[in-house]
Amino acid sequence: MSGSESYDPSKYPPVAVTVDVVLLTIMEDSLAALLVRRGADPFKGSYALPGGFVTPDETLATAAARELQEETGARGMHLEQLGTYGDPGRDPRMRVVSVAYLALIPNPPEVVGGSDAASAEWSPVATFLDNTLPESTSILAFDHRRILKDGVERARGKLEYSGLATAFCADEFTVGELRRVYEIVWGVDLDARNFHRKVTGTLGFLEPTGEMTTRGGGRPAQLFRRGPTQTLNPPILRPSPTVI
Amino acid sequence: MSGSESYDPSKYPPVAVTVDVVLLTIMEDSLAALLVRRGADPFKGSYALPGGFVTPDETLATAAARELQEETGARGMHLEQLGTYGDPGRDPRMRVVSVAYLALIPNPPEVVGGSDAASAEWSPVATFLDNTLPESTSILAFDHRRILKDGVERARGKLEYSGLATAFCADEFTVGELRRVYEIVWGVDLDARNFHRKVTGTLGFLEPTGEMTTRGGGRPAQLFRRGPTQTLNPPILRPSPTVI
DNA sequence: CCAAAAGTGTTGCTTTTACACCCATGA
DNA sequence: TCATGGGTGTAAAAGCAACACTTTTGG
Repeated sequence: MSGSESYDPSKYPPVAVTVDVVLLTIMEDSLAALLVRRGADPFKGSYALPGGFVTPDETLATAAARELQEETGARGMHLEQLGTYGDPGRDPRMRVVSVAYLALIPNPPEVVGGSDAASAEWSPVATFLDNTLPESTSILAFDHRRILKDGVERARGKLEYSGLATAFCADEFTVGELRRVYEIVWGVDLDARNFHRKVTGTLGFLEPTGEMTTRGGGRPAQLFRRGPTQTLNPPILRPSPTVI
Repeated sequence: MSGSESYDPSKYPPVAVTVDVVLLTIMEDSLAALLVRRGADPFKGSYALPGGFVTPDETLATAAARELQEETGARGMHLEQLGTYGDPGRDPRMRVVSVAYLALIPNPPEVVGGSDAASAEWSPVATFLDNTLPESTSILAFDHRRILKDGVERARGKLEYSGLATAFCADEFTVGELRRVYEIVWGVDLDARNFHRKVTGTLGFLEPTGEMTTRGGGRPAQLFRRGPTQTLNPPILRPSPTVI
């Protein structure tokens, strides 16, 4: 809003405000996003991000969480604001300003099936973001490809300097499971031994539960919970793409 | 927007969409923000961020740039989206969702005096963010303190890993001038010699003009322009607050 | 036994830091 | 001449990557 005298909210231009959510998980060794298939024009038959109107009495974040629960039944996952997309013409029907959120959910994603008529599905993000795939048969509605791309970028970047990766893990997890998150989201191989030293040496990142597990095979591994640290210092460095 | 069937933009709830801008500069050795004094209720007499409605045919970023030009006459400065603030009740008159932008402008800030009736002023951000100052006599309207704080945080963080600092410098600048930006925004002292090596050694950050200057006294210094690099690798590390 | 994953030790290299030192100007 | 800021050299310390090696399970 403005401090200028020209500001009179009773004469606001007609705009609709919605939230769209990029919900990511790790499924079968790849990064996947929740998408809904559109049953009506415009973009009938295309996939779109889950989302909807912001109702008068809820915050933007609450609206995003509500939409997520309607589609997945899940609550309490990581949720952060991603950005706002409001170009005129992005929705052919009217001016729609959409506040996008990024959400992350642990490994075995909830089975889909909300109160909603539209069907939601998990798809590998590469299907929609990788240009080298066979003829973009998979097209996202509106500017949702851009939003999905921004969400994936955000997640990739934040793994370096925040504890975000643990949002992809169950409540208790091993160092190996955490490493696999980094490897899948970044699409790289990490040295298991140096990774182990790094994450266990970063104070506040991981908290040992004292328990061990043998799931995954091999020698039993310690179980950890997320620690209180929000920013990782030193960061977990992403290997720079090897120049050839 | 939604892929669900419940989405009908013709029945959107009444919401106003505005842009607010955190415009920062460096003035007299401190970080300062442009604020306008409100001439009407609510918050009459308080300071607020410059901003206003998004008109039907402009993008969000264009609206922010337009508001800035109306207040300062300046154009072409760095401008990036900061975040969106839409809690119900943040404006007592109606539901207002505000998309905040962060803008940076070089050293000698343009004199203020736009077409607008309201008067704009530069104030050190510490006046509004530092809690230890005498009784918060300086209060920002709405949730603008939070927005200002988020903007300053963003700028501080991005100095580390992006070329953002050059947005505070004139077209041509010396390494010493660039260093002063870092020192003022971060509120730390940096070793001039190591800083020089670091920034001149980061490929694509600075481009030598070939010219020299003696402004600022002492031995003549090389002049540089911003280079093409968007992300700094390696980053310019902010000294960690020394634990005592 | 072997394979697989967890975890520790060590070594050489790169980066960072701290600071000694010299340079080129204006006053 | 001195004060001021610009810039280079260098050595100690810290951080990081690569990889040999040991541990503990399941099959």
